[in-house]
Amino acid sequence: MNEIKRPTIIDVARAAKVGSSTVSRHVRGGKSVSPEVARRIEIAIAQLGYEPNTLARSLRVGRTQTLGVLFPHVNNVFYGNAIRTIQMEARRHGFTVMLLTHQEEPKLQQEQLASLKRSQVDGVILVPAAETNVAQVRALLGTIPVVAIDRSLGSAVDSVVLDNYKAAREATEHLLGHHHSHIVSVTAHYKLHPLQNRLKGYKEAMDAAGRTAETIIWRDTEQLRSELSLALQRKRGPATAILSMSYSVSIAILSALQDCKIALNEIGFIGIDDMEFASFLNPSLTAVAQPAEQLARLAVEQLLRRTAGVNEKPVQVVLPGKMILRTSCGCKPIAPRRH
Amino acid sequence: MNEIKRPTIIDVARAAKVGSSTVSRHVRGGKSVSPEVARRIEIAIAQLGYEPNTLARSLRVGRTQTLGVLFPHVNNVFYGNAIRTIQMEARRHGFTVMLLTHQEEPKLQQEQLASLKRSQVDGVILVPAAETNVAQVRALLGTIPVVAIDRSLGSAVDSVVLDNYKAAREATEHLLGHHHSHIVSVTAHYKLHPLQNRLKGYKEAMDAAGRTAETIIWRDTEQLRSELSLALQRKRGPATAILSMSYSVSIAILSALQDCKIALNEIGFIGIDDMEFASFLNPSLTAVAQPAEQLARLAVEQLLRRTAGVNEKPVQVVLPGKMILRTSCGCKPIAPRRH
DNA sequence: CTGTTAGCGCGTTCAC
DNA sequence: GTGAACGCGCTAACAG
Repeated sequence: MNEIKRPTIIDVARAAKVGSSTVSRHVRGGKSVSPEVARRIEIAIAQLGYEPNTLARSLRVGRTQTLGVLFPHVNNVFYGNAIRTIQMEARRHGFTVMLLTHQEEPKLQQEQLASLKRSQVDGVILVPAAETNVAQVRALLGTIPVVAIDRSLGSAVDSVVLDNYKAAREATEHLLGHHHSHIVSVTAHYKLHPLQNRLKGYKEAMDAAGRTAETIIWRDTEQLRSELSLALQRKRGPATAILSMSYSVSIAILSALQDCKIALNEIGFIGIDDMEFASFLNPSLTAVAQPAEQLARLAVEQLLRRTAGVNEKPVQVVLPGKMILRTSCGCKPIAPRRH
Repeated sequence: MNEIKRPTIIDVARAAKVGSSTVSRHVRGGKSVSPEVARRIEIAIAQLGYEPNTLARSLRVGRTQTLGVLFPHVNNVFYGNAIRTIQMEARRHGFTVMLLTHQEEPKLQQEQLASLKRSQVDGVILVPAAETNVAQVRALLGTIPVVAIDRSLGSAVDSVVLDNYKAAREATEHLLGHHHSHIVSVTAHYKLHPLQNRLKGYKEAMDAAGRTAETIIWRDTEQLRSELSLALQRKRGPATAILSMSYSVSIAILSALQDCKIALNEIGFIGIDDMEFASFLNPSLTAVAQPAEQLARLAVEQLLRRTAGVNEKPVQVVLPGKMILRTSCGCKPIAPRRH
């Protein structure tokens, strides 16, 4: 019950009959301390159950050993995996992580960035919301280093992202290879760099194949449903396949298809971003998966480099996705139900 | 470019020609400061771009205004929503959140709890891993208040959980009501309180209906698949419906069913925990959803009460789930494919 | 109502 | 190799 007050470095010093600075030196690294003294300190620490006070240390040295992570939300596999990896990597390097979400709302994003600044995190890993102003981020964060993940923030900020163009281009070409000539792409209305690059990849693949590109921009449930059903069911040249540009778009599409009672097995489908349930649908959904762990690891590494004071010019890392072939693209026959 | 050093409260005091404690008083709440002085302080703050140093404040007052949140992971709707709500509620009360995950590993859980202790969070919201030792948690956390969410930690710790017994009982009864007499329940091997209570609800519902309960414990992919296919396909009294005891179990079941090519439309199914894609399957999956937001809100409230020093005896909050009727339970005809 | 002062616990010169 | 003393930025007593 002697927990009224946690022991300080001074208590340890007294117990070990040394000066507090000697304890300090010993605690934080095998600095030059005589073996005999080191032993006494260890004993004192164990007896008192001493633990250094992070707050005091941070205040003193001006660093918190904390990384801020600001994501839109945590509800998809990609983000979930990325977050897990970031935490593990950070831990490995002696950093803890402060995770926040901005729900795709610029206003909330601002507040959360301000909050990270107040918490004096040593660096920030950010998935910027749509229409994010780089200058504003910089202003909100002061001198705290940032690296963008998943969505680039322009050439002035380090970023680690998927090769969006290629992902979409390859997915499109794959669909074309399965004799889908009318492929409609569906994207979100957010002005997000990844989406734009994906769209470009899609369009250029269609162009190269001499097909006309067609894009539906998802604004709301109703509108998506009507445009989608029109595209798929019109008499003249109906689309036979869909390329979904992101996780949330895929969810919206599935929902819309369901509403208008269009079964998945009637059309081709590839989504960018894999989904945990992709294999449970019938047909199972082919998708381009993002290398979440790798992206996360590189982001942390780059951030720690900045944190350590490295001052190279902004780095733009671009990683290839991985197409996971299932049945919705036409690769394998759709699994028959049990007869 | 004058960002060499951020201004301190003393800089503000000087600029406003007042004492630093006056600035302090003003900054942190409409305490008694004369209007004239208040104005001068405001101006100084604006000019210098002063922001209080959280670290120094925390060191001084002994509180960090931070809540620790330790979840198994973030990859399911329930946890995702709970996390979002916790963050919002915490923010509303002026707290920030430090979110960590333990991946269901007791060892990692220990480390993360220790990490939260080191960070001196003012309180912890915990979804304990299986086999968690309450005494150990207490030891690791010292005097920091904890509230368990989703999974109870016994009567000595505040907790906010689903009415697991009732959820399972009602789901079972619902299935029975649709003339499923052979219902097999599937659960995980973890010794988790919620699972045990759910199992109890299931068993008692079966008993009451004069049916024999049958439970498959998921240990690994292979074993689940074989036991499940046996239960569903045996000649004598095959099971006609499945009650899944949790999100992760449902995922495993879906995967197993797929492997042995048993279509969902041949059996009845209800899962505890809703899944974001439940409505996309055919048949769509009936589920008992947890009131994530409500649970989260109550957890935060209770924790803040503890943080504020309230010393009532441990509270056990139990909230009812909500059954979301779709088609897999037999409620509505299974949507036909487009003809 | 306001200013002065003394720590919160630690890391860091700088003498010894 | 070691310890004394100072200060990181802030708040809480206390005196005015």
